[in-house]
Amino acid sequence: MGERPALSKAELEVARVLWELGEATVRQVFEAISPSRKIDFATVQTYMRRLESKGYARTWLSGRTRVYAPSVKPATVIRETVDDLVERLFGGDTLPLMQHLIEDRGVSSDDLAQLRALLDRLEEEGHGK
Amino acid sequence: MGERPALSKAELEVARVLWELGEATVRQVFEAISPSRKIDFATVQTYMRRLESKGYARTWLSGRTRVYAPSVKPATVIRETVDDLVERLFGGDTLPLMQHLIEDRGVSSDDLAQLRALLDRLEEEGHGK
DNA sequence: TGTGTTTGCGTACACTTGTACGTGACAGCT
DNA sequence: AGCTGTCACGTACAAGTGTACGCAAACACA
Repeated sequence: MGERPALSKAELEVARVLWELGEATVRQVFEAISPSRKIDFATVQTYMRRLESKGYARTWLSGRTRVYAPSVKPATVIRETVDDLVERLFGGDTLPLMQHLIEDRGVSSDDLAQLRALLDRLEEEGHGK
Repeated sequence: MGERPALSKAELEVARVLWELGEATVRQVFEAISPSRKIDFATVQTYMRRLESKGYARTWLSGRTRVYAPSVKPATVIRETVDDLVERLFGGDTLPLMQHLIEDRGVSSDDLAQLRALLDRLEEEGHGK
């Protein structure tokens, strides 16, 4: 099954951009990242090669340019990553993390509304599980 | 001014236990961890030495046994760690993370209530910020 | 007092990660 | 045809990480 090696922090960042773009060349990812972060083109290239070798992306040559596309859904990676963090940092308990998110980082009123809606939905559709 | 090097995953786990115990010897931490995780005493010892050298713990000898205590508050480390993750994995947007936590991991009805309370409180005490 | 047990401490070591350079091939402009 | 910039790809390499061994000192108790 999913026995991919985990992604490192830097690789995660690249993966996120790749999900966003859906399909991209190194340059496209590089340009999406570089405004906010000083990083070399070749470094991004390495990260993307690693994404592929770890099984998180497919890739092919289009002409003489290599194109990458994610081969694992964000939700999956997010689950694996966050679960691991929650485990180690909170002993498996998610509530403190949510508290931190809600209290220590500003939640916009928009977000508040969204959250409420989410909770309502959850509560409704069966206390089951 | 906290320019400590970040903690690695394994170190985070040890740090969490140390926060829980408040003050502990290697053995105590080892015993708190080992039921759930196959790990060597010496390994835990190394992690704790690293916690200290990275500036996350103070330590002293009590008799011939070394005692460790956290020197950075959990909230601080949590903030730094989670912020970094949110940045890389969600481009800084917290809402998707909360959605994941609420939807993809079971939230107990207890937790639901707690969350609601939290939201209420937030909404009340000034939309400010 | 001899013997196994626990600890501190130094050391080790392969693997991962962050970060990048160099080279040779191709592409497009002049 | 020649230069200039861009890629893919191989390679590099120090620092960080996970995991532990080995030894000597101190203990516990038979």
